[in-house]
Amino acid sequence: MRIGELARQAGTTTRTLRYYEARGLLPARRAENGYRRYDEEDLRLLHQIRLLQDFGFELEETRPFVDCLRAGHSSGDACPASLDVYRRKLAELDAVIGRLGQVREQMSAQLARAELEASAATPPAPRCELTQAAPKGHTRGADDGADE
Amino acid sequence: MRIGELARQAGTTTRTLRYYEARGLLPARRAENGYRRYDEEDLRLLHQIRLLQDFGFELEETRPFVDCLRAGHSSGDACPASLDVYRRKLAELDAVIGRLGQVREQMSAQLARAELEASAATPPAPRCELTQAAPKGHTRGADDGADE
DNA sequence: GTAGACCTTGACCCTGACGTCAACGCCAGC
DNA sequence: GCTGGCGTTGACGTCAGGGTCAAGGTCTAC
Repeated sequence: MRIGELARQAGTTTRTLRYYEARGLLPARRAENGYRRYDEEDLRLLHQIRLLQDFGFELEETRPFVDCLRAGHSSGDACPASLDVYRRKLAELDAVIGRLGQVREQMSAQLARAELEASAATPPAPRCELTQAAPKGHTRGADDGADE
Repeated sequence: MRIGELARQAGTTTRTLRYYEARGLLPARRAENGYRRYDEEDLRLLHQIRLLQDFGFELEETRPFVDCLRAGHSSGDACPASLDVYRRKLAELDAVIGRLGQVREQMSAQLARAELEASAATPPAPRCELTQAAPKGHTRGADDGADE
């Protein structure tokens, strides 16, 4: 099949496939007219890549899995190199989750404290527009209509 | 104080301060010779920015806090806009942590399955080099040597 | 009066994973 | 024989948060 077809089947874009080829991750055979040609095997490799990408793998980190599949294994994680990547990513993941959990706790504490202070203290500087929604003042510099 | 001094006191770089100024986040007064001039207040604003950055805030998301401090409040989260950002980030954080937790579970299950298969099945294609990354048995995980 | 530290602006470079254009080749259908 | 849809390569843009020059102005100390 050609590049557009593969992209559709894998739910990605031709640009992405060319990018993968440029990275050497998913090289393509060429037809006589220069068009890239792919087969079902490439679709499998591509599925593997996308799956790992969804897991948050960088492109380079999917390479051992792709190589493993290409070497004839039925699954991309049948090779030691892939397992190493799994273990490393797992450790990274734990570190990130731990860090985010800490941040979450700190932020939530900050929020609780700030909400408490906001409800307890009637604003000591009641003429400051920033503490109120937007009754009349226009002290916020240039126009700032951008609300998300 | 001048830009170099502020950078030193805040543990950042002059490039970063100019970047913040270009973003309109931390504008500087100018001396007659054109040099940027900062005071203790700017140092406080900068501390606020760096703290939130450490929490994983994008630069733009620190703006309400900075504006709040600049409006005279003793803490950057004393204004409703800041609280909104807190709440939004907290929700984002929960979503990300949840997602990462799922990914962690899936990956760990994949790893367990793959390890099991690797140990159970003596490689059906023993002449494939990809299944033998290291010269001697290296099938045991928990390698701690190769860190960046 | 000059070295050297500090400041200025401007411009280009980096990462990751692509998006978007431009300009052109190939091919099928009418 | 022309239109339209595919394909090709190449180059540049994006986003964040800066890093790293380069060329030159300013200030302070000796």
